[in-house]
Amino acid sequence: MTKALERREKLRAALIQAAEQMIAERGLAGLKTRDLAREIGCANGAVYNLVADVDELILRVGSRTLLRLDETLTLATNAGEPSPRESLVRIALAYCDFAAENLQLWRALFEHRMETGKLVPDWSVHDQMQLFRHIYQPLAALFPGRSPEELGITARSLFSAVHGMAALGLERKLVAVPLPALRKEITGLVRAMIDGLIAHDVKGAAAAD
Amino acid sequence: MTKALERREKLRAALIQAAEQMIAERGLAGLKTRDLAREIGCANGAVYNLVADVDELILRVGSRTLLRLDETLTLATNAGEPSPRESLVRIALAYCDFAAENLQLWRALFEHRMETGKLVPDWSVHDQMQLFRHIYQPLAALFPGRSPEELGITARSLFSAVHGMAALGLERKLVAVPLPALRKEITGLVRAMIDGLIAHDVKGAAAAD
DNA sequence: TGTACATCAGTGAACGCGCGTTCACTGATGTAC
DNA sequence: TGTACATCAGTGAACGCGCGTTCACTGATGTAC
Repeated sequence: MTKALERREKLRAALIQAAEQMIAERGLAGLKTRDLAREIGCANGAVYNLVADVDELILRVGSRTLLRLDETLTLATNAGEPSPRESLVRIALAYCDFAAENLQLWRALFEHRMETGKLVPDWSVHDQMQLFRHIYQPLAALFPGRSPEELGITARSLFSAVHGMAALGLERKLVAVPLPALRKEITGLVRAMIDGLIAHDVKGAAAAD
Repeated sequence: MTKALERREKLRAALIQAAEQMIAERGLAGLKTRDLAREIGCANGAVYNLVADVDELILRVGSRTLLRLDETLTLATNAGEPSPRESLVRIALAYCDFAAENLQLWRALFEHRMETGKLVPDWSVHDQMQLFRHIYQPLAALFPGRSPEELGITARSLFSAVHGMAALGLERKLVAVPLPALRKEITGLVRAMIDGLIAHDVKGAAAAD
């Protein structure tokens, strides 16, 4: 039985990997069970022995994408002991670069919506939360006076703002920007945002005295 | 023949309005030609006398949404002669409010992607460009030293950042925020961004001396 | 080791549904004389 | 005003395609004795 289970796990891994590649090449809408089955060399119906349904498959691929993104962000801040301010800039740029290099997989993270009533499993939510860690740490160093809740909110805002720039910048719609220009804009805006936030903190502290 | 044309135009208007309502209620994916036909009281096939295909219908609805958004933003800056800085805050908040109140229609603007090869018609692109006008004007007042191109880029970045905050904030995913909290975050971040940008300009000018 | 039996991964045809678009046809409206 | 004809909006059944999921069946693998 062990051998059978092993085989099953291998096939399962192959399925998820094939799904990842398919989304990367053709986008979320290009993912088809029949193509996946052909790709991993099994029948159409066998897919449902490996995975409950397509939703689960998409979440598994999403989880892998988030994991790789996490690694990328970790690498970005580890090189050369940057200041917290520069850390945040690097994280933003690393995020932008990751999005550009994994465009379809990255889009899939946000495009996919569960059918109403079915909710996202815990392990998927957990993966998502991990990402904010990267932003939280430098922010905490920059704003020692802020509470964890405040820092969480700021982290979320910063993330959303950078995400928006990357999302619209990499789209071929409304605005389309060459990557180097986009990186420059993000750098400038992140610095401006941080400096602006620091200035407000100082002013707030002075007013409180 | 005039009477027939009139009737046709009325039906056409009804079709577009029905499509708008349907997207608002059920989202872009909930738009079906059969339901639309029933709604406006004609046969399924008649829809194609009024409109080339569903893509055109979606773009027409999008155009109306952009128009209403444009009006909202105009109203936001006209009340009470705000400073350029506060104008930008008001625009950002008005954008956020509009998105919250027209969630599905607003989403449809960004979700819809033309099938490859078919390109967005001019009138649609034009509608999109008009929006940047609102951001451009206050920015030009704040940064008199910048060229139109630079201002355009800054406008685009500001827009993208605020859009990102609204998009992720109004999503039920990754981050979900009550509207008042979202408005507060946007206000704070827009002010910080602007102040940061001004500070950089001053520093840049000083360095250039 | 050998035999009978149980389990369950794997099969692929078929189900079921949805939906944009087309098309041969109709009938009302308008025109020409 | 009346008649024959043309036009074209409107009809709704049918086409064509796509695709997730199910299910009765098979055959290989493993277990019990």
